Amino acid sequence: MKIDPQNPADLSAQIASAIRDAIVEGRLIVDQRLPSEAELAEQFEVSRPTVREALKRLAAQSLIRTQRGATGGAFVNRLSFPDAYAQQITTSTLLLSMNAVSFETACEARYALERACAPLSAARRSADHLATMRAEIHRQAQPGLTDEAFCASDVAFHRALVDGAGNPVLSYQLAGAVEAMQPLMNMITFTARDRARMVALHRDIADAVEAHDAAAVTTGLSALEAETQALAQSVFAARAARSLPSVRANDAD
Amino acid sequence: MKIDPQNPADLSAQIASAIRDAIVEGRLIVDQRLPSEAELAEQFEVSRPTVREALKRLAAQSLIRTQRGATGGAFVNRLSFPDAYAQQITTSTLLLSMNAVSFETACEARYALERACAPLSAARRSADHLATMRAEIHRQAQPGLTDEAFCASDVAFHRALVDGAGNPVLSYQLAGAVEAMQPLMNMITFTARDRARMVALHRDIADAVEAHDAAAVTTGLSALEAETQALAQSVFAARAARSLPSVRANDAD
DNA sequence: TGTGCATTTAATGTCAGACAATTATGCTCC
DNA sequence: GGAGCATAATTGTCTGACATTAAATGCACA
Repeated sequence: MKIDPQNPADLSAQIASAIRDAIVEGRLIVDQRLPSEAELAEQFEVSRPTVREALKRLAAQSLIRTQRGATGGAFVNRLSFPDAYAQQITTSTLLLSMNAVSFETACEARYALERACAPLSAARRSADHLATMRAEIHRQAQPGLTDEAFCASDVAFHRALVDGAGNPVLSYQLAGAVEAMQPLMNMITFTARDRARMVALHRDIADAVEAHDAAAVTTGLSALEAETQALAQSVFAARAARSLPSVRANDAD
Repeated sequence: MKIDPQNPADLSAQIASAIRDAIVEGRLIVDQRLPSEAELAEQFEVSRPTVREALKRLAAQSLIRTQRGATGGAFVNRLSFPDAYAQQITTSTLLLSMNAVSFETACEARYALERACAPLSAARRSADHLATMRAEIHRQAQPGLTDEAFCASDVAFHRALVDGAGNPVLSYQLAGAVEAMQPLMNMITFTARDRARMVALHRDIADAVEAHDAAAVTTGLSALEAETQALAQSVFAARAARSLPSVRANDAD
């Protein structure tokens, strides 16, 4: 069924790869039980700890789940949308934070993708999605909100917009783009006036979605992107100005 | 630095989670060396195999890499774009194949996302991207091409279009959407006439990209989506018609 | 003094065997 | 017939050991 070359490098990785291939190619189907760890160890001619390491690799990708007890074992897992969301978000977030992706690039990608949802969302949004968007707008207008909470609400607003398209695949893809931006957004401090402008733009977008006006949603998103980019640029410029003039100034704050 | 509650469930998962959090939150930075397995085992008060299982989980997500030898150990890995691509494609492919996502839904998501790249790609595409697109079109017009090769070339064409936007984040996000469609596309048999129509549409898109005409690229993508959806629908309808009329017909082919 | 090679050392990779924890099954007893 | 308990199968974890790898170290020799 699946074999293993004798090159003595990373046996557990090879075993994980073999099982993963079997799943991807459909030789192992959802909810099917894998052989027990002892049986796998015998098949691959390795020890049980090695098999276990391979299984943990697969578990980390949500490809299998394990269950203890008499009828337990490792089962091929149905990769659910929430699981996929979570992986997508983790990967996207790390990708952005570890590769010095500029705010500009990430923001551009995010809004480009979001505009892709606009026509669908304008056409199909349910009352529920609209209500969520309105509720988040209302929250964003509260005076005492922290920057983190404001950003979190912003994410919730945009996710409602995306989910309004009624296409789970689209929602899954966008989850990474929208959520991964949050750490970058959190680097910005929003003045009351900034927030007011963003809330107004959000309101425009919600109005357009309510009116099923795809073009207006697209326009609103572009305006929001421009606003966000300008805001970020001014914040970063101010920060650079504060630290550059006096070389190695005391940046004790 | 990182602790571990004593609830005796899945110690390796808890340890993996603790280390993952440390990486995501920036307490462990890229290329930093983790403590050795023996030291981690002591810190967390577990055995070395348990630590190893945790590390394998992280390795499966490309969060760490390990190195043998005297100065070896586990190091925080820079999540590269290619690594992220690969994970994205695997996750997306499995998500589609395991959740009975309709061709229609997946196709809609893919083309919606691709249209998001259209304006950027039209504005920024290099001569290189354009040449790749032309080359793939030429290949697709070859008569003896298998369906798999035709689909693979289709993917290459669309990836060139996406990469033309010059936004790596966008390319990363789209990789999943485009590549995950390939297994679904492979379920379709393309007649010579089908291929001719698709090649013509590809040529229209390439022309529009060459002319920096964003609107025409968008229109071309929409036309291609309509063509693909219609084609899939007719293929699936024909298949249903062949198997339905005589209940449990001999579908030996 | 400097270079090259063997040795040492520290780390991961793997193995074997054992015990603990958990859960379904079947059997016994009321 | 039903409730409770022993049993078995399986994963989760531990202990200790050895193999493998690759850098650092020290020593001999030029």
